[in-house]
Amino acid sequence: MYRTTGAGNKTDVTIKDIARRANVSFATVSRALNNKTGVRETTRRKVLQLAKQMSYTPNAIARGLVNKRTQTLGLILPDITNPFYPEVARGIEEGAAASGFSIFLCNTNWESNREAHYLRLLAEQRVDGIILAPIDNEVEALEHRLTGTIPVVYVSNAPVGTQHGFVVIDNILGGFVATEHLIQAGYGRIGFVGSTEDSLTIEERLEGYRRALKKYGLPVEKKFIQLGEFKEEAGYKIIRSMIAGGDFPRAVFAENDLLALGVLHGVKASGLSVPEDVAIVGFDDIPVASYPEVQLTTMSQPTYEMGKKSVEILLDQIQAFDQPPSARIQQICLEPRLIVRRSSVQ
Amino acid sequence: MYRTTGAGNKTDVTIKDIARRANVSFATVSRALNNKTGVRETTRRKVLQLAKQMSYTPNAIARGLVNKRTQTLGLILPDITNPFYPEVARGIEEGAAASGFSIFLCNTNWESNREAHYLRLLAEQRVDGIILAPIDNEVEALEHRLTGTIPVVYVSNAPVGTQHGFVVIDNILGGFVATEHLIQAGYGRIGFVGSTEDSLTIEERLEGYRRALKKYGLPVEKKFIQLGEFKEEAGYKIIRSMIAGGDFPRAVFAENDLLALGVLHGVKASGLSVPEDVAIVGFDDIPVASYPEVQLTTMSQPTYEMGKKSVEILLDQIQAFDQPPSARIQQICLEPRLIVRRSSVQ
DNA sequence: TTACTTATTGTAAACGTTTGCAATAACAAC
DNA sequence: GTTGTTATTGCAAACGTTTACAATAAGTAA
Repeated sequence: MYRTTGAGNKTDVTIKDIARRANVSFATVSRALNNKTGVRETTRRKVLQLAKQMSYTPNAIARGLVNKRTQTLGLILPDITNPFYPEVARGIEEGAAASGFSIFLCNTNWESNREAHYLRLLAEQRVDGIILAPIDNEVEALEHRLTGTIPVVYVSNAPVGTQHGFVVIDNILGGFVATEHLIQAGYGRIGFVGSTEDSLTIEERLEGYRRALKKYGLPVEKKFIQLGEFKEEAGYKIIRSMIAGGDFPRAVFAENDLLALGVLHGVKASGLSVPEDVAIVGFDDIPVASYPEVQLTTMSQPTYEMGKKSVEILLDQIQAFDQPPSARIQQICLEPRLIVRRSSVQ
Repeated sequence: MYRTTGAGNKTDVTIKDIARRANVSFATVSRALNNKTGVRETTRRKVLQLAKQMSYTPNAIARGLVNKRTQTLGLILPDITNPFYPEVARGIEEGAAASGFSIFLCNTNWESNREAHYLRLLAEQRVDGIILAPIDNEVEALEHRLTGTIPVVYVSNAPVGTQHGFVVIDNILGGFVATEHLIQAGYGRIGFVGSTEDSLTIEERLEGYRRALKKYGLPVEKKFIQLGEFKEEAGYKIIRSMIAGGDFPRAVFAENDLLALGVLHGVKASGLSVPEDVAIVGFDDIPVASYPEVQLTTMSQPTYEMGKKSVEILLDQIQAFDQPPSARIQQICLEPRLIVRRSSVQ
């Protein structure tokens, strides 16, 4: 209706075009459009109407250049197809939208160089802040890539010793609780299955696992700690080969639900059953975990809230960026919650 | 390491700062950094080194202002927590990244006004193109929101009669094939379960369903066509209430896998079994569908490829935008593929 | 040398905004 | 009719780039 038919080289309406039509300077137009004071009411109305009529669309680029604020945030995630992350992303997106920020979503696919690439890209785009679910755990390697000019908040997990804000899960506790649950349910030989991709998280959950075993005087058997490469696939392969080998754990704590599902499938494919032969506990509580057919015991994370909280923290920092020298930076560690389902109770 | 410790007001290094240090004009610096011809090799090297030393980060905002190209694309999705979309998003993201474009991800949450909001926002951000998985099916209502200056490509589904490019699935065919499969498997009374949120898609899949019934001389029973509000929940409630009512279909074609899963759970929760009492076919082939515990028959869509193809088309259009008056606009319709699993075979 | 060509550099305008400051207009008080 | 005050408005610089054009430097051939 307001579109000119036929494509091509239409040039955008600018503030100056409006000024010309309204017989005022473009400074006045700017003020009128931004509800600044010092514009006569009749003028403002004229400008506003004209703007609508000419279907004016403010140019955020130009605006960003002078304001040095783009009202955009960057979000870097390792794997958008892992159901855990979209949930976090949604929290972030909604939190951001509520404050008038939009999100650049970047998917690293668990590749460090892509993470580095996106970090650079976001810096070039001059986003006002970055939310990062990092792949690596070395503060040094990770943070020398940061510009220092852009506030950063980690979500889901953070490199130890970082000075930046974060919202993470207590993975050690999670690993501990999950393992303890299996122990208390009567399982003796408990294995751990993890993914090397997720090196950061894995260390901590594994640590929790070790502590639980230690506390209950159980041995930490190296052969039962297995790391694979790809999510479900890995869990599947690992458990199958252990079962095939004859020497397999009677319970498995998997580093995440996707892996746990792989293990679950592997157990069944081997002709055994869950939890009778092998009990399983996962981590994340992704939607599938609660399906009647699946019923996976798992450590639940408040994903959506994590996302929301992380924007909150980030926006705080952005606010504070031009005022006090070094503002208070929030670092939040949430506790995961054990959700017992059929995969771990006889 | 290269970071100054302690936060605050660090101002970005610009091309002019480099020029000053290199004792050249900033035009020369610009040329050097962009590998333009007409810069002495020694000068270029000096500039490049200085840029690195001073950790210069090009300002994409400023660049975008003069180039009138931002190297960014907008992606509008209805529901990022539905596993179908992240897969599409990944295809898009990777396709875009390969050509040096980054993505603004927007999640509408099935709300039309959010869709409108994001359309405006992306226009303001001056993205070079938009990929849209629309909620509504009315071309008019939808397209008068478009600026006409920004190329748009629909993905997943498109309003009928649009002039824009698209990559969609033949939903009518899909609905037909799914239903026909149930008929040929011997099921007589076949129901349809859909979500009102997804009004665009639903019409078409329902139409395919109707055509299949008609072709085989089966009656279209209104009471067996049920639409609900929320994904899994809806499927669950609908089937349960039908079963409770005593009069229920012996097979169900659900508009998408999430709904199908709801139906599946509902059937089981009612004490019946799948497929013995009620057979089920879904749509999308989301990862869960193939889980051993689930084994849902469904219509598979080449999600990742759809995403990839849609960027391709979009980039084509962007290329063509400043050349011929109205470039060839590609409209692609892919065929879904039936994947038979346990939920529909005795 | 000198003039001519070419490679390298600098100047300045432009992109579309925001905003401090100066200029004007409007109005009230005297 | 002056003057003072205040509400509107315009001017111009700035944000950090790119790029056409002009200017200079460096070679080359005579």
